[in-house]
Amino acid sequence: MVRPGGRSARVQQAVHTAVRELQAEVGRAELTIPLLAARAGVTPSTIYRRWGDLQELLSDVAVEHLRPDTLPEDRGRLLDDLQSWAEQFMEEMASPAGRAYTRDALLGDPDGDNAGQCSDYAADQIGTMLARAAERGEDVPDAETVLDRVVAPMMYRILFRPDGLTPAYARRLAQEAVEGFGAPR
Amino acid sequence: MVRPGGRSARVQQAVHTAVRELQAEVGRAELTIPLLAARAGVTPSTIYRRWGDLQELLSDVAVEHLRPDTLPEDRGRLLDDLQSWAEQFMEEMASPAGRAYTRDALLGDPDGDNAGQCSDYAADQIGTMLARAAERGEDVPDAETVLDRVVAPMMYRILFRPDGLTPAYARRLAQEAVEGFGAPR
DNA sequence: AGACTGATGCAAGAAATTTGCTTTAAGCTG
DNA sequence: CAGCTTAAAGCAAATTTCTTGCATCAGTCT
Repeated sequence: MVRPGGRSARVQQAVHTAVRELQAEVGRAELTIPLLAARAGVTPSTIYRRWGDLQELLSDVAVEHLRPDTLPEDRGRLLDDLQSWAEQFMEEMASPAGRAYTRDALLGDPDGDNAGQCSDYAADQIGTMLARAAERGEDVPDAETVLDRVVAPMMYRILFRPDGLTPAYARRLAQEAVEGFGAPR
Repeated sequence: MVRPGGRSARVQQAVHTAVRELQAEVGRAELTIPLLAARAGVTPSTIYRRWGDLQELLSDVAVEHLRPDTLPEDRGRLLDDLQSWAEQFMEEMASPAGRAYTRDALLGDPDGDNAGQCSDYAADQIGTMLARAAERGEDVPDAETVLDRVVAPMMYRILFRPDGLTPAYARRLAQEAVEGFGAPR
């Protein structure tokens, strides 16, 4: 039986907090489970049993970091909303911290749940913008299309090709997703 | 000084071979550095010193696995080449083994060199197809565009959303990359 | 209130990782 | 080709991390 309340929840929170604090204090390379356990006031074996290993724990924490904390801005037109959102999204995800969280989230995630969660976050944000635009009467692509044309290219480059990520690139992707793009130049 | 020949090279090969063999025999979950060292006829400390940890070693081996072993087929028309290539690429990368290699390659790769290598493999394959098509006189997009429109969506879905990867999806992406796609439906 | 159950604490044992020192062998020099 | 130099490998001891069985604790249910 899952016991969301009570001691388990307190332990989970203490451990997550310890991860965040120690990540900031000593850096991720120095993180070890015994160290985290000491900070969290918990026995190492508790962490081993609940999370298995450091990667899975870091993955859980990373997903929390990657959860968007605000709704996308409403600028009155889908293109503007999406361009602005893409630019900000890219800036966050391409930063050293963003890359680290993304990698961690993917890393310790045997069944892909955490990665799926990240994608859902983006899909939700996009869905919000599309719904607004549809209400305004704009022609809108579907969310999957925006994922393919905007999010996927950015994430691919962040993960596989560290260079060439400019705000202009994000804006171009957003524009192509909204307006379509023609035959090859 | 780098010493590509001689003992270092033999050790590297022995270790890589041991990784491949043991990965097949006992599965990745059971892989440990002492185990690999024993199989490779090498001291554990050698592996620790050269690779640092298991992830970096697996990352190196994964990149080898991901290197394409054949040139893309020539079907006489870019669209056909690209569709067929995308379909096969997706099948390989979305398979359990392909996913595992991709994750490993990203995982133990602090500076992104290995991930960049993977992307270069795809870019080379695409470049070959585009060059052929250009020679035939076809209008061709550039390789970056194909990466954005074909490879990135596939890899994003493989990493972040395990479902919905069908051959038809790969073909559609290839088609849209070549023929462009219009305004939102 | 009391029984039940899953999670945590504790501690001992096993396994892995680190590290200082020695030895080996590839590449260079004369 | 013999001798020198040096990066890399071997070895072993010390350290740290990980695993595991058992006892205890604290929610949850009746």
